[in-house]
Amino acid sequence: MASTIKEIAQRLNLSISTVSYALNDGPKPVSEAVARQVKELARELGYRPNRLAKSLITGRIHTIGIVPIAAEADILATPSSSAFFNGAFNAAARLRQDVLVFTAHDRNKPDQVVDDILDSRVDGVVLIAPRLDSPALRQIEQSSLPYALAAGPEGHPHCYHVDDAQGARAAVEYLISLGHRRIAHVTGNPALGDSAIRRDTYVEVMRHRQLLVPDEYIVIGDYLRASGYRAGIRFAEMKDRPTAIFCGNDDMAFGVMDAFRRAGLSVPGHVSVVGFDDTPLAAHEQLTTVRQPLQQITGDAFNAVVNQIQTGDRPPGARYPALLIERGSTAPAPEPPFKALSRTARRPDSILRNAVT
Amino acid sequence: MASTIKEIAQRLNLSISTVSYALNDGPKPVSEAVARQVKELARELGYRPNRLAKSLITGRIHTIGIVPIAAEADILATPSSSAFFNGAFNAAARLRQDVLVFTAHDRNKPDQVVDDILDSRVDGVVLIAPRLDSPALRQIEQSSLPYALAAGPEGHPHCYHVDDAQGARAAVEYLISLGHRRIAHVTGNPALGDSAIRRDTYVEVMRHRQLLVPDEYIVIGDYLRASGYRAGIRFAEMKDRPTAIFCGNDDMAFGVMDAFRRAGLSVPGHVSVVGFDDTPLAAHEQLTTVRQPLQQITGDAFNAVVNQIQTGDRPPGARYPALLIERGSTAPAPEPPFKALSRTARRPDSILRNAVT
DNA sequence: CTGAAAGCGCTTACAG
DNA sequence: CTGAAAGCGCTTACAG
Repeated sequence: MASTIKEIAQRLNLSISTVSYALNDGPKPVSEAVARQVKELARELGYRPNRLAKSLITGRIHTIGIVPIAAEADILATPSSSAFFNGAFNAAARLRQDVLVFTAHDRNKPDQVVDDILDSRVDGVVLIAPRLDSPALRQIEQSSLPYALAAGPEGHPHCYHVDDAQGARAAVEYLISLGHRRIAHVTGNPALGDSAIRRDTYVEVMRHRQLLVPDEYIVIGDYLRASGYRAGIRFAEMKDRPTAIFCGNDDMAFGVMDAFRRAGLSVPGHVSVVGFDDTPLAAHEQLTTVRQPLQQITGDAFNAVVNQIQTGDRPPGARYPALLIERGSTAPAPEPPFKALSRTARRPDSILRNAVT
Repeated sequence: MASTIKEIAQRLNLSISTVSYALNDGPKPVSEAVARQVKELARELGYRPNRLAKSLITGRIHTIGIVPIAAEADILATPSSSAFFNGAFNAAARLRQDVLVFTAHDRNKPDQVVDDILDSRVDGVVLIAPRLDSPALRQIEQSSLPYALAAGPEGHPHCYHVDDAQGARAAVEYLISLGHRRIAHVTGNPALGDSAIRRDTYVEVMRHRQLLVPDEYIVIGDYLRASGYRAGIRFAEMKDRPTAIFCGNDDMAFGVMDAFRRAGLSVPGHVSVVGFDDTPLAAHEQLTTVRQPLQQITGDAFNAVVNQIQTGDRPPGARYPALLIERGSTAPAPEPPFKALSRTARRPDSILRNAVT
């Protein structure tokens, strides 16, 4: 079907080496006349070099894999995941790399994903939000494939991520500084690495401030708006209804707000809500949230992987500061039960007030 | 670095053919004992078959390309593009295909993209919203690579797309039925195929109803919210300010609404606004809009390409009906100038009123 | 400047 | 059941 250098060589009575040299302008010199002849015939025949064959020899295919390791479907379901992917795509375009998205995640055969990744079709990979205990991560670490983590958890040397602990702490401390004591939390998808840190930090800060964390105050979500809505319904119906909710991301925060409002409760009148990410809708909905530089994180991870391929230097990883953006979804607690305590709580260091964007 | 069947063969004193047969359970039989031996050593060595080498022979690589043909950056900038990609990714996961996203679009070398696509790293491609006059499309048509268009324009046999003309007509007729006569339009990115049809249909309906379309009533946007905002500012300042705006997509409609509101004009009090797509935010913002099944369109296109690879049947294409969703951003015209005319205008056939989702 | 040859890592007829 | 050989489409030392 498609023509090959062999065909060109035969038609021109040349060797395939000469054709290859002519087509690639090297590495050996070729006479002007022959080069012209070869290139012309190649164009006529609609010749396209087979990159597979070339890559088999060179060992490079100029393609980086992106692996949403925990996702089973709808990997672009949330604005934040779209932003993560977009950051990687932009970096790819700048570096003239293509992106192979590994979508086939079979829960029953986790090894299959890794087989897929390590079968030489990519020069490196960016893993999105893996857990440190993920078997896939371990296998990739053991391979020689260049990789970096994006939006993964603390504590991995090649990870690019927001300071989840700092961000979560800022959110919870901020709520405490407003006088809230009954503060609940909706977690993200527990299969994702960042989710656990935000939850653990929430628990830690609460304990440290000697505030109670009843089991029912931690509801497991999945980063989707609907899970926030379900959590909000549960919170709204509690006897000891929380006066503030720290949500693992913005989408769930929107769901929580929907649920409370539908229950006839006002935000922030009856309940304060804080999100995480600062997606575009957050400004629009006046959601107080923790901002992270979504696009930059995956972009930097992508660049670092390509850099390792070129220079051998392993991705140094990076931690990006989180910034609490104060908007209209939070307000002082309805009735601060312990004024003394609420005075002692420090306000977090960096707060951006009434941010429009 | 990575081990090969050659290495396994040498260590076990077998031929590479036998190793291959053992590893693949065929196509030739191998004795139980040998098979076990081979598989065990393969596991020990961490052997991974090189898919490039295999694909070079089989001609299949189980990967489909996605080409956002007109995009130069931020290919996931809008909710609708995220939905398009998500639909393709979901289809890929179901069919166990990987997805290669072609991000490297050099405006100066449009042919490079095609070279990239046709160099045998994908078994087929889905082109997102190409124009029919795009040179890249022509080259792909001339190649033997299976392909389909998604969200492309009318009139291509392998295209999966909403009925843009019907959708645009529904939007404009609806505004006319509300008594509007000064109706303006913000186009999408002119490099995208769907954009031109929506604009042409707007012009056609206006002409047919004998309504004027001054040049200034058509503002060229790019599907991004900011371009809608800029268009909105221009409209708001016009002497003959339009009383209704039909926007090429939802994001630009939000921008238009922002601009009008910032100018102290109310939506829908002073101006009615209609979008296109029905992205999640539309319900939230009470935007009247034209719904299209974003995820299904790319999903079906993807399935059709894979089907062609397997059966040889070319993608039959499909046109999906558009549905006007009536919400709060539209209202009767402030002062219908020609009552007679506004009575004659029919309301479009299918309208879904006050849709929540 | 040109060519014959080896090889990238596999698959698969063709022999035994 | 096992092996020697050809070949997928290229690149690149090695000779001339």
